[in-house]
Amino acid sequence: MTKHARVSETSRHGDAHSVRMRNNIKILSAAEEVFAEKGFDGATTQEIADRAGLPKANVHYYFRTKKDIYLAVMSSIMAPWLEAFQAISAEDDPTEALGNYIRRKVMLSKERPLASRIFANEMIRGAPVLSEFLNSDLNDWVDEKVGILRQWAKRGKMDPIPPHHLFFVIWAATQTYADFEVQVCSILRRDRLTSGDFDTAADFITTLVLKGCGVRPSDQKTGRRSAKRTT
Amino acid sequence: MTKHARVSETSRHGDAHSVRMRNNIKILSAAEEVFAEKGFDGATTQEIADRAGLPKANVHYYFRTKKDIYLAVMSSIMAPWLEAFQAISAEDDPTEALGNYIRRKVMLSKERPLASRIFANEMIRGAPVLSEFLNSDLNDWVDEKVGILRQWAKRGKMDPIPPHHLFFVIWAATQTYADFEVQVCSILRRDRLTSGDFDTAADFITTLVLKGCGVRPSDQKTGRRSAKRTT
DNA sequence: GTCTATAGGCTGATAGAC
DNA sequence: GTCTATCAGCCTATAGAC
Repeated sequence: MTKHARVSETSRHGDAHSVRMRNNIKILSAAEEVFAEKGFDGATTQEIADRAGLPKANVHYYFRTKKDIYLAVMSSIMAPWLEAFQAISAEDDPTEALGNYIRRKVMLSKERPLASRIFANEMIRGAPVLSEFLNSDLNDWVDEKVGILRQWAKRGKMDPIPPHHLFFVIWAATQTYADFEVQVCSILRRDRLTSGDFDTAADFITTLVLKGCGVRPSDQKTGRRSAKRTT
Repeated sequence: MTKHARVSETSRHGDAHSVRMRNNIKILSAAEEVFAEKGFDGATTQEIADRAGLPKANVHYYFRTKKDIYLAVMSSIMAPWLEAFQAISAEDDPTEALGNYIRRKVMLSKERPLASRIFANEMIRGAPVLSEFLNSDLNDWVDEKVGILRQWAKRGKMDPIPPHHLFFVIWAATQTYADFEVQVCSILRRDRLTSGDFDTAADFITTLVLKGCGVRPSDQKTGRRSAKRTT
């Protein structure tokens, strides 16, 4: 009884070192790879199990269905994007706020390309699992940021552009370096993209957006090194 | 004998009205839908056959394997994009050439969104069938257009931006209206995108690129109506 | 919690009558 | 050219021994 009590104490599900937690992580990161490479239908629980180093039945012990795995992966994906997006504030200088946002989005394409591809796949397929999220939370958050762009325009800090479309373009331009990496690599003659490539991308997209939207350059120090043109 | 000769005359494979030709078209346009919605792995020959109004075995009579159907669909997809891309000429005024290219790309997202989604899926999966094309023909064609951008910059017609990346951004920004249509519709509160939405997109992306790259406005008549701001 | 064995269903593709 | 019937294989998911 004493022993049983101790064991159940140190292996509770929330424990960061429980077997359950470790296997959960193994399965989810294997699943992220497979879903990114093959899409939902192309992915098999067998391959997820193999990459996680577990028997298939064990995977189904932790996640009853393939869709459950997919849902868990999906919810882990959005957080960093939303965080970067939420950081845009009305009090910010537009140059800083947009520049930082674009740079952060490009770096997420560098650091978590699989996440970007899974999301892209989900959108292309018509958002079968994310449509509710799109129509509720995301809409509200975008509305708020659209309001900020309109304020900036009204105060003469930038041109009165169509604000939703600015986000569409920023999202597309930054995520293309993850989603279409093969194409980008092929055209730049790279085996894989370098840090310099991502810097060039971030600097160029920032220039395009700031100049293109007529954003007044701020006086304050930026702390941002200038572009190292790499092509 | 006479009859047989006549029949074989009017039903040759190249004949635009032969049964073979009609069924080929039925299968390929059904396949375009299914591949766009489900991806290569998610698509089934059964569903392609159903939407084409043919028994599955009949589909396999025209195309031996699913991959054969996919290849046929894929090759029909790229032509309009490449045509628009090839139209960019060194003699053109950059304002005209880039503006026309962007507008054409946006209109292709409107008119052939399925094609865009199939291509996006192919890229996300690492271009299993298109990688050879990417590394040969496309690379050469892009190189040529990159040269044109460099010439324009050297002649002071635009800023010296990283030319490859300008194409990456234009491709991403224009294609997002097809690939991520669900997201765009959700945020714009539309059931489907209107002609006005596509006009706004084309005008905005054009402004962003032309202003952002410091393209000198041309003096010549443009024949292009100005943006009807819709959002 | 782990894992072998297997159920039950769907898939791509073909055989062969018409 | 058309289409029914069918095969071999793989898939998700579970049963049940350990």
